Parts: sequence; structure tokens; C-alpha cells
Amino acid sequence: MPTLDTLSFSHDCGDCPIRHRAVCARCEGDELDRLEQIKYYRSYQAGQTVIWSGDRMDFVASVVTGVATLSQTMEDGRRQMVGLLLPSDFVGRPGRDTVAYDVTATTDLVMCCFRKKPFEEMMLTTPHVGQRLLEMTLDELDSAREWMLLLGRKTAREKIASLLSIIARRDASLAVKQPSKRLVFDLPLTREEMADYLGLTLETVSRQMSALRKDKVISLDGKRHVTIEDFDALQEAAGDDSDGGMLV
Amino acid sequence: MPTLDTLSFSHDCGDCPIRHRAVCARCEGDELDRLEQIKYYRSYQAGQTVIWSGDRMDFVASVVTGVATLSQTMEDGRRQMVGLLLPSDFVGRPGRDTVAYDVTATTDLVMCCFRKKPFEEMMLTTPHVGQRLLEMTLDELDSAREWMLLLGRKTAREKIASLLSIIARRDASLAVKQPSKRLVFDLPLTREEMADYLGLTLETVSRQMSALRKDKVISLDGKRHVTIEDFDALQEAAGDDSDGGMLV
DNA sequence: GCAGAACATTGACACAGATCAAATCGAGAC
DNA sequence: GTCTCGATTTGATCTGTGTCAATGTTCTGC
Repeated sequence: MPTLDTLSFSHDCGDCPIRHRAVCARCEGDELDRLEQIKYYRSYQAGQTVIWSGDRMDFVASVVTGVATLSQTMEDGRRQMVGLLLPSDFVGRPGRDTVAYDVTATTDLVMCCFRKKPFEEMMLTTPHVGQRLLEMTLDELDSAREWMLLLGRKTAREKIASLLSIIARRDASLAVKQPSKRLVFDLPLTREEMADYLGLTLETVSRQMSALRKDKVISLDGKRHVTIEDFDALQEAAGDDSDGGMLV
Repeated sequence: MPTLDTLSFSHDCGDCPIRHRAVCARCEGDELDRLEQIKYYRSYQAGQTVIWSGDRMDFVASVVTGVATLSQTMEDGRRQMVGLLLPSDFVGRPGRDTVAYDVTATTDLVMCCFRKKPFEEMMLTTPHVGQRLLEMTLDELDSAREWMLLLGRKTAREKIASLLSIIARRDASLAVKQPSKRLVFDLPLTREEMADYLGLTLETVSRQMSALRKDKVISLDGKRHVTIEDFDALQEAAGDDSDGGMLV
């Protein structure tokens, strides 16, 4: 079960967005200065492509606000999303200089970038940055594997419920603090993007959203504003090996 | 396109199997001695479970000979393979002490293990071990994402062709050196395991294997011994964004 | 060589989700 | 307000893969 810890933000970072996931939590003095020197911000509009697969990528980055996706496309146009980047997520591969995926902004997006060369040099001299990056990569590998279970074995309804649950856990306005049960958030994805995430068609996504609404698991206000009426029922529908909390 | 480099063995390691993927290629003197001290071998028979999901795992390891799988199971028994470990592959997560997947030997298996605690200490004092581990983890993440495309968007025939191509590239007796075209190897997986890899049922796997045989893309000698009659046709059938070689 | 078990193939049929098509909704432009 | 266009929903139908069931093959131990 993914710990809330790895999923939650940690906005104690003031000026240094990469601390969103605490890459430099243990950096001090000099090291912070060095990070400051190689960092800059980039903004993209909803729908804009950040980089195309195969392009040279000369920076690594952390999402500050907005949502981006990684996706792969086959020659005939079939598309599969392989990464969903929410605020605090990291993108970029120290040690490789072209990207293997299209990176797209699905909402307006601000990223905090670090020029790659100096970042890599910093990794060599500052071991805990590399260690933190390893942890983050292992977490991503875990979530990729969870995603594989979803793609390979879950039904359409379970896929939708899983996606809503994933987004809710990270994105839900924490204002609504009722431990589980009702959660409110805005979907950062179109039906088509949801379909690309889940390995479905957009029509199936739409039908299953309607079905969950009819079953009173969620309710919709407009197309994007979602209320999860019963989080436990949603988890149930997601087919997750739950036990809800940390019991057992 | 996965480089042959990341896929090929590197058996220049003599006594130190972890060098299979060159974790300690740059280790010398003292460091090698330390690795020697914390290492030991384990053997498993085909079909044996190495560890169950949720168990404590107090070692990290490298596959010396044989094949192992990582898989996830849902409460109702649906199963998805999420990792395939061939010789030279690494398993284990420094920094986390329980496993999230069942690890199973699908053939007789020998692993070279390192006790985790001292291995982690070694990572702290020997940065290049951590760096190499980061590279390996990033490679695994790439292949997990390739796998996600397969699970989410490929047809049954494309899935089978992709799997055969993946195994062939790593496993094929390199004796048969004809650049592409004919390749011979033994499948290390049963039809059911192939199905768990691909998100299919074993019946569909069997039917598609028969179809590829009828179309003269492969031929079978017994159930397990496979000859790829036309590697290009197989790649074609896999729907891979090829261009076959390094042209373009 | 034979019995039994595990593994694999093949067939008939069912159904979840894809495809094709049409209707409806909603946000911005004017 | 209302026009427009993309996003979404809904409907009708088709199809690839799953399911259930029977049969065939290969390997092991005796």
C-alpha cells in the first residue's frame, strides 16, 4: 500500500520547489546556493507539449503547480499514458539525454527546472541527492507496477474507481477532513486523457463515470468537479487489496 | 528503443555475480573484499516461491542462473506479473524492508544475495554503487513503461510477439549470429505465466502461439523450444515503433 | 512401457468493451 | 442572449478475448 507519506506534498520548501519531494531536504548553505544558481522556472499552457519523445532534454524538473503527463504513442496512433505528474513530482533522467516519452501539460503548468549538467555534477559531490533520487525512482517503479495490475487485470469500472481514488488521495482539498468518506476535487484530465491513462476508450470512461454516478458512489457537478460520496465504496469498486487503513 | 547494452549480460565478473550488471564494476581492493564478506548464494527449485508479498526481505540479490518473476495478486485471485528477472537482473529495495510482490522461481534458480544492512552501509560509503543502482532502477522503470503500453493498448497477437521478441533478445543462444532473422531459444515460462505477463488468459496465449506458427513467424519443437523464423516479421507483429536497427 | 499428472490445444459460445453514429451539454465569443 | 465548437453522453451494434468444456501431449516415476 503506497504510504501517504510518499504521496503527500511537503510544501515546507519556500524557495526551492525541488524540496517538494525533499530532494534537497538535507542540503545546507553552499549546497542550497548551488541549487539556486542552476534553477529556473518554466510555464506552459494547458495542452502544450513540454517535450516530444526523442528530443534532447537538458534539464530535470519538479512540478510546482498544474498537471503533466508522460505518454507513448504507437505508429498507428494508439496512445498509452505511462506517467502522471502532479505537483511535487519529478521528471528527468540524470544520465540520459533524450526523453523516451511525450511530456504534455494537461493544465496550465509551472515547473522548477535544474540545468542537467550541473545537477549531475551536484549528484556526484552530494551523495544524499542521488540517494533521494533513488528512493523517488523506486517509488515510481512501485506505482508503475500498481498501474500494470490495473491495465492488465482490472475491469473498466475498477479502472475508473482506481483512478479517482489515486487522484483523490493526492489532490482532494484536504479541507474536507472527514477521515475517508466524502472527498471533493477537480479532475485534471479530460475523458480522453483518462482513457489513455486506463487503456480504455473515452466512451467507456464516460459510461462508467455515469454508472458510478447512478450508483451514488460519486456525484458530478459539471464534467470536472467530482465529489466522492463514499470513499470506502470507491476503494471497494477499485478492487484494491485494501483493508482501508493501517489495520491488520 | 532499449539498447542491447542494458539487456546483455556482462559475465566478466568471475566471483562477483552482482557485477552481472556491473554494480561493482568500479569497486576495487577493500570494496570487493567487503562485498565478498556479505554475499552468499541461494538456490530454489522451479515453482518454489522465493518470498511472499508482505514478507520481510533482509537481502538484495542478483540472478545468477534461471528465471524468477515478480507478481501481484488481487483478493479474488487475478494475477498480474510485474517483473521478469533473467540472469544478471537485480531484485530488492535498499531502504524498504518488506516486499510488495510475490517472487517466484519459474525455473531452477540461483541467486547471489547480499545481506541488506551491510549493503546499505556500503551504499553510503561507496557512492558509485548507489549511482549504478539508480541507473538500473531507471532502466527498469523504462521497461515497466514499455510493458504498460503493451498491457493497455496492444492486441493479443502483438502482446505475444512482443514477449517473444523480449525474451529472444536476451535469451537467444547467441551462437545463431545471423543478424536478426532466425533465433532459437527455450521459453522459460508456461502458457499460464505468459498469460500473467501479458494480461491475457492461457487459452488466448495458446491460440495466438498457434496462429504465429501457422503464419510461419515462429516454429515450435515441443511446447517450449521456439525458433523465430523471421525476426523482422515478429517485430512487425509486435507493433513496435521499430526501424529495426539504429538507422534514422 | 505404462499410469497419472501437469501442461497445452482446440472448440463453442458469451460478454465486456470497442466502434460507429447521433444527440446533448457547456464555456467562451460576440 | 444566442451562436459555435469542442467535450461529453448515450445508443446500437460488432468483435476480440474470456469462459467453460473436451481432448491431446509430454514428462515423471515406477
